[in-house]
Amino acid sequence: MATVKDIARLAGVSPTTVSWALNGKRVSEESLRKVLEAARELNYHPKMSARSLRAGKVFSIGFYIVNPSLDPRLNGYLFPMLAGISKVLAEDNYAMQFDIVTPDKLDILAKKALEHSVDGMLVLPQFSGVTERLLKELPDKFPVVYMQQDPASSPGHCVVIDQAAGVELAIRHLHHLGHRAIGVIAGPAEHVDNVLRLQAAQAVFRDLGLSWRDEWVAHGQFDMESGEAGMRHILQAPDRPTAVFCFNDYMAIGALRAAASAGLRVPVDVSILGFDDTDVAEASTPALTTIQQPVFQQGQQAAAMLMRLIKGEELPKHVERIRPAVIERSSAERRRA
Amino acid sequence: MATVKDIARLAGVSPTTVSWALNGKRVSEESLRKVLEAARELNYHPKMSARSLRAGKVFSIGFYIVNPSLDPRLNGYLFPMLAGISKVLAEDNYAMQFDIVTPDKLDILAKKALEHSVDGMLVLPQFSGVTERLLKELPDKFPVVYMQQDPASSPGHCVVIDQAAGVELAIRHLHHLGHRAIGVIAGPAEHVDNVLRLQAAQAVFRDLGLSWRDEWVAHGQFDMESGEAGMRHILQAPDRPTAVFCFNDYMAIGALRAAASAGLRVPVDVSILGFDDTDVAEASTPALTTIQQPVFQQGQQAAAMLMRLIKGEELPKHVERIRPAVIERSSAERRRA
DNA sequence: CCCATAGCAGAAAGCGGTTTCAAAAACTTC
DNA sequence: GAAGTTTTTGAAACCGCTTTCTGCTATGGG
Repeated sequence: MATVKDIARLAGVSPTTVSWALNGKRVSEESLRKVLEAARELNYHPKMSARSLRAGKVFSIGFYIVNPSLDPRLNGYLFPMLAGISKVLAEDNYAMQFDIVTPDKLDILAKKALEHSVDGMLVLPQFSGVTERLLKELPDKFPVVYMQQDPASSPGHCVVIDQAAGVELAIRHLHHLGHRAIGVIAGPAEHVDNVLRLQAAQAVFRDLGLSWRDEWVAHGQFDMESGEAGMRHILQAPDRPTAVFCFNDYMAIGALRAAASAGLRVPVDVSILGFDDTDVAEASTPALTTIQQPVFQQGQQAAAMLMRLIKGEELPKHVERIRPAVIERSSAERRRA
Repeated sequence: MATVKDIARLAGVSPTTVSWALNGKRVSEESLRKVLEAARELNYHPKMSARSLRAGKVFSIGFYIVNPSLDPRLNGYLFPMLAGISKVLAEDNYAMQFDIVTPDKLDILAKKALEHSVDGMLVLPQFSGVTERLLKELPDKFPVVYMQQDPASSPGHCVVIDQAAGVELAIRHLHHLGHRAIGVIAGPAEHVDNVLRLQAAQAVFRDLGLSWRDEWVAHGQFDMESGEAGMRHILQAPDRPTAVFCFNDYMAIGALRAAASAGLRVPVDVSILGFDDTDVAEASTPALTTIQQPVFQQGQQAAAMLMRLIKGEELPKHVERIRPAVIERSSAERRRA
């Protein structure tokens, strides 16, 4: 494999000149030509690790998902998020290192920072407490952008989808359609997004003067089974709600099933709203009206913020929120008289 | 940030001894204790780029997807595949670099190999011709494992889901259920998996003595819309098939819709089979009977093979095939008399 | 008691680039 | 044509770690 010395020898100049030439610094026409020619002839590409050592940076960032297992909830939005990140990094010729770590192995992330494996990282913490523990373990001043906000922690730099706005959009959409008796199927208590959604839902109920009734509220695990169970629970109430807002699409599909089993037509007898706008939302029957999280854009903005931090900009720690949107399909409609 | 010299000074030994101690080579009890203590005190972690430069390897592999755009087809299996890869790499403390590149930018991958950004790579080529072009551009002997086989190219090292086996499983399943008039909705012609599936389907039809009738065959783009259009086309035939095999789940959902629009009940009037077993298969109504691709396992095996290549094993270039499985749900049943 | 052997430690040489520093060359200016 | 200025160049240092090589000390055997 060709080194800078080989190029120097072939071009009849010094390694210094080779480096100058290849990095666009001032060299004579003559030298430039000879160096470029020699480099092309030997198919030369500077070795990353050597360049990194000298530069003190590795030209790559980490994108890490904290997850205890093979969690299919991520299927829906991982790819566009990765694509958004990748797109922004390409502008600076940065690479992305990806990994999935369990919540008990956060020291892996700390190690990656300490040994300078990456110049900065994006983190999807998922669970309460993760952000806080990371802030403690990671070296001070190490560039990190969190892609979910943990209400139980001081935030650091964040680029998140505005969960509260999404919830407000959803509930106001149902309210606008005339629904006043609204049920809720929430997600797992330890999930940061779920915590935010739950808080927001209660606030919006209060604002709109809707009553938050425990028999209309169920707690699931973000999967179809628990969504179905949750809906069954809600339908047992003596007077049932005319609409149910599920905190993700999988549970909404489950709810759809439970409604069908109970002989209820969706959306005629009961409206159902999802959250996330994953693939399943479009695939179900009826197709789900749901809240779309612009994760491609989130990936872009988070990566952009991280790159600014890496370049040394002193950004104040703040939470950058991206507004979700309502995607109207067929699972919700105006309340029948 | 602490270096090996700092540790040496603090422990009162030479850098050599520090390195020996930290890497488990023979040093005296005394030295070992002092070095470890000093390292802990300074929270020392050896710098990756320095270690890489000396070692001549970077302890990370690349996983690259060739894709022209934001292709949602990947949603379904990207995450488990990443998880499988990640799990195997963790055993060797290797990291994964991830990227999505367009087919016209394959030189990005060549560059990553030439500049030693990664020690090897896994590639999901997706389109015909990509494998061949990569084999030409990548340095000879550079460890690469392809995760899809391109019938138009000599394969290199491959770990793939056996597409032909999946197709055979699907069609024989329908045949076993009594179906003799079977339609097919194939995918885009330039997609390598689709090519293999199409060849296999024709072969199985021949073996089983089924007739391959053009009016029962449609070609879609792996998305719902084209699946729906394909099914409409097939239903126009004077005598319609009793079952339709779609080359992926999204198109199968589309087919479900077209059948419903035409007043046909699935699976009573017509059986529909998907391929991939993505999330949507379980979410649709009726839930799709489909072919499951064990992508988690594929990720593991591909990563394992790549690690063996990186460690210098001389593996013969061959195609390692993983058998898919039929997942029976509700969209296919025994043909009514 | 001396020599061979083994065990451990340190100096120094890389790995392959970039950057500093100083010298040489080219070019102005008077 | 000499002095001063700007370009261009090359030698050498450096990034931080590993590894070779050499030397020293302790141990055992003849």
